Amino acid sequence: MTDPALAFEAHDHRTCAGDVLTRAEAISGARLTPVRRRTLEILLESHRAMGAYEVLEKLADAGFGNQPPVAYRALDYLVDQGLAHRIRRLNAFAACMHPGEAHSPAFLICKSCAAVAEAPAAAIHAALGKAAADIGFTVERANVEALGLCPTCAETES
Amino acid sequence: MTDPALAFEAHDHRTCAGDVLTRAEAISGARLTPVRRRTLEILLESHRAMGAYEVLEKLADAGFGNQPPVAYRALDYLVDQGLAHRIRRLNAFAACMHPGEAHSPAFLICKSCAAVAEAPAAAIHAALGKAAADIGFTVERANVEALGLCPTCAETES
DNA sequence: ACTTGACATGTTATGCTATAACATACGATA
DNA sequence: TATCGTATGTTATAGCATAACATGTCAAGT
Ligand SMILES: [Zn+2]
Ligand SMILES: [Zn+2]
Ligand SMILES: [Zn+2]
Ligand SMILES: [Zn+2]
Repeated sequence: MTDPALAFEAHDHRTCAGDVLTRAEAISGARLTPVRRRTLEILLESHRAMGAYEVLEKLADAGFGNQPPVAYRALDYLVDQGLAHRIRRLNAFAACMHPGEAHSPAFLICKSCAAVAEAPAAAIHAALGKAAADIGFTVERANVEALGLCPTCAETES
Repeated sequence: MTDPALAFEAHDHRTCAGDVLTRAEAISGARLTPVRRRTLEILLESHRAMGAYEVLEKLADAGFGNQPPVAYRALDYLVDQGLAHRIRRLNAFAACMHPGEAHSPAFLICKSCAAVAEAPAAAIHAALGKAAADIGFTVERANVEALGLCPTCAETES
């Protein structure tokens, strides 16, 4: 399990990204085709979330199609497989930093440096499930996205 | 305080909506201008969330401008004042059902009837704040949106 | 070998969501 | 009455997402 805080710290991102990619290959196998793999690599270039059109541009640079469906299909696939997450607040996508582990994380988005981390959300989902159950509502999927300041930027800004 | 579950039940919605509108007027005072007031009324017509363009259409019907900024400005104002909420998952807006009370609710969205309820989220935010603090992250604003089945629809579907 | 069907990719075209920038009006204040 | 802040209207454009159709590939079934 990768340390969630890593997203906000200086670290050996080559290893970090390579590691995730290796796990992704193990999960998705042959169906991680060239476009999809490249898309994941693009997301893995940083700990930021990236818009579909930004991804598309980089895909085109790599010789793939340059029409929106190319990017959206690859991104949708990655999201379906749990290899990427969609950040609705940003209309953007981020690579999942611990694929394979069942999780529906809470996203922590730094408003200053735009980095996105996945915080463990078991307790949050428990609280949400309980609040919903009190009303008779059954939760199927939930997204939790928080905007704020990461530790690194909090130091800098003070 | 209005019962959150009301959104999913048959109820006297005229009273329900009128009540909210009265409270909204008390909060916003003179600045709740005709367009803004009408916008809130439109949102209050149901417990669903409504897209900006759907609102715009109804505003135009009521004799207001029919260009997007008219709707977006009114909606943004209502959101700023805590009289409406933005549901990012739906790219839509819903009237706040208990304005004035400080809250950042969790939204429960029924995937069957599209009704939206605001569940009390104090415990959820506490859990989120704690998960974030563990990483050194300071939460400023958060949105929690759950998709699932409301009690009424759960009965029907079974 | 031939056919079929599932899947992946590419392309065209369009629809939906949101905002920038400029123009006009009006009441409050000095 | 000059000025400022606020509200509304309008034009134009930017940004996000998908429908629908065409093509290519591979593996299963005959
Ligand atoms: Zn993840
Ligand atoms: Zn930061
Ligand atoms: Zn009601
Ligand atoms: Zn329902």
